[in-house]
Amino acid sequence: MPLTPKGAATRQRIVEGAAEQIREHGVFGARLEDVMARTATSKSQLFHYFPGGKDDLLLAVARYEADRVIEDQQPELGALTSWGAWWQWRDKLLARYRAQGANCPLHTALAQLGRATDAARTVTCELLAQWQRQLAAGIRHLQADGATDPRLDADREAAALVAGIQGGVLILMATGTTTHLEAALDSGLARLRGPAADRAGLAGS
Amino acid sequence: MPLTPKGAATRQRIVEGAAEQIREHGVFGARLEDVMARTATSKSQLFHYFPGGKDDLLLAVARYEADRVIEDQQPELGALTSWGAWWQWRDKLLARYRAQGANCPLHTALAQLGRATDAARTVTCELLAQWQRQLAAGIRHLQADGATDPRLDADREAAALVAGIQGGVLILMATGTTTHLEAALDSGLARLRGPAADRAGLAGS
DNA sequence: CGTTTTCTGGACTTGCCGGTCCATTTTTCG
DNA sequence: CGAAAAATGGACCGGCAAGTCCAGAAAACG
Repeated sequence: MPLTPKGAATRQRIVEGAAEQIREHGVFGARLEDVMARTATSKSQLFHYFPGGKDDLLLAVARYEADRVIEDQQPELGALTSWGAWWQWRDKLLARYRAQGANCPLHTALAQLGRATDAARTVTCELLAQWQRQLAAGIRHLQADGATDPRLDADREAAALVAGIQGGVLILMATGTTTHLEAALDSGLARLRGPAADRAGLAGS
Repeated sequence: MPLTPKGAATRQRIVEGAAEQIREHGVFGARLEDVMARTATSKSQLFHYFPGGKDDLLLAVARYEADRVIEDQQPELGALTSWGAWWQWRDKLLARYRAQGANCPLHTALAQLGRATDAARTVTCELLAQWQRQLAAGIRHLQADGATDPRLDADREAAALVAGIQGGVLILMATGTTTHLEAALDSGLARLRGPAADRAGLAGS
């Protein structure tokens, strides 16, 4: 199915509109009608671009959001080559979630498990894996520089970090406070940094 | 509204049945009909015991599950007075989630945000707070025994632990593997334990 | 033992929302 | 310019599941 520029634009508009809708009202409160209204499209367009119906659209949104999560952390996440970079990444991540508040794209995908199951699950896993991979790379970099304990299992520590972040965001969604996310990040980084000294306040961004 | 023993039993049966249904099929895949079939009750009974309808029932389930989450970690969680107790708690928690796999009662509540919003949010927050409180108490105990760095902020570390656990469970739900949950727990405990030595394999339960 | 309250059964209503269909307009391209 | 393909509009259908209602069975209670 060839897509004319116009078509591609519409499709994109739909995905973005749906993403917004979901961010604001959750996956459950995302009726096709709302998306239609928000994006000024008709039902036939939705089904034209997403023949698989709602699941299809949701999957596209999941992919879209998954990409954004990673992108929003760049370039820091991709170049965790010094402690400075790590702090900057930490601050950026925190700022991002603090700003957006009650939403986690991961949940967009996650909440779908059981519908577009396999596909959504794949997207989620891929996102997590990519995230973890980049963190692990950063840890290895620190190790190579002798900036952290070389005996640490980089992958495992990265996994722990990712878990902490996810949990922090989850709790942010539930409670509206970023304390847990902060705690998870700071505690995780402190562990990497070693027993030396914890980072008391939050230094320069 | 006084409840006869029979009535109370029925009500309880409904809550438990609904909880099961949700565990197996998610909050979305939990139709009242399913609950009725599973608990051998009729629709009028549902609305008799939960006048507020589905939201009301869901809230009751959230409360029920929240209690279980804490209870299932006892007595260890309530008496984290030694490293041994901490490891046992770790193993118990891991076993619990490994067994139940694709479910997190917290999500039961969480997914409702936007429906029975305030009430569900309260339940969730209370659960988190309680969890964190008990962990913090355990950390303070370690500090009192000189078993861990007294400079650590117990509340903050407890918050980080809770976040790691939540994220680990979340990822368990998405991927089916417990690696992240394990990593979060082990990394968190290792941090408490100090730079001394990480716990390589998983020692005695 | 009879009345009152609680409990139970299940038919019925209602509204929502995903999905289908076809007619119409707009774009592409030889 | 004209046919084919793509894009759009919106009426319509159908089913599902929440919620309502009333009638009848079973307890409670004096």
